[in-house]
Amino acid sequence: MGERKSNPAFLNGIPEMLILQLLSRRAMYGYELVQAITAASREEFEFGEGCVYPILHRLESQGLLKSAKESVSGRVRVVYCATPRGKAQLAQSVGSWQRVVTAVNHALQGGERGRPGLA
Amino acid sequence: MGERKSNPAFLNGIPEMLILQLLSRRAMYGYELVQAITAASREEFEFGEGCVYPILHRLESQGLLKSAKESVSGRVRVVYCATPRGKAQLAQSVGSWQRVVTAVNHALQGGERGRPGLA
DNA sequence: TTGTCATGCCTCAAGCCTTGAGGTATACCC
DNA sequence: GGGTATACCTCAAGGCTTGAGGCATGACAA
Repeated sequence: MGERKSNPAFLNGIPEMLILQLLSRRAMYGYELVQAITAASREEFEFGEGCVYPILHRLESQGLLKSAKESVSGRVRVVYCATPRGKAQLAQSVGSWQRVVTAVNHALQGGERGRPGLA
Repeated sequence: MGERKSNPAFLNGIPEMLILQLLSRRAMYGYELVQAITAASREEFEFGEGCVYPILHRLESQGLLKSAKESVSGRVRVVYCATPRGKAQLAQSVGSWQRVVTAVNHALQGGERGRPGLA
């Protein structure tokens, strides 16, 4: 879809889902997540920190993530992992993602049956 | 992703792509499109007129659609169909959609290889 | 010592999109 | 006359990613 500066096509909600997915497997901190998402998507996605951090904060305030401070060589990291509710939410997101993919594929291929000549 | 009132997850840019797809096959008017999208997606999507009409106007002003007035039983309809540039744009959109689907599926399944222990 | 780079956290304005409700007008039927 | 379906349109609200920016530490070279 051309070069949209913001609100890029098809990416709405993807960061949140991938964050929940990665943090369901193991704990990570924000800066690490930013790069893990890039790696996990084979460089297709490159969500910046300005995208990731707000999502982490929101998900934690919703009880879908929990955090812990970790000191590594004098530096403080905030490590997040998914709560049971977070994993449940992930399952829901994946489900609705798959329904969207199915519906789009269907509309893109045949589509439009069931109403022979609406006009 | 819960019950978001606006900007629903995963739907960003989908209406535009489906509109281009349907209008690449045959000409339609706005009111008809609203229902054709619902049908083509097996009731998964139900984009309202407040979503469809602005997209039609924008795509026409971008030269991706062209319109013609049609009189049917005393009523005026504005019928749209895709221009060659519109079809090219559709091909692009479908391509980037498929890349997104591939990347998400990859990240959702295995993901995260290629960096064994970033921490 | 100074400079620079990577790490690590964070915030903010801008820009775009869908939603949902609302408004107008004609045609048809009872 | 009233109700419904058709057909067009507009608008505020809410939500999301982008891209840039700000802080602070540690390591490493010049």
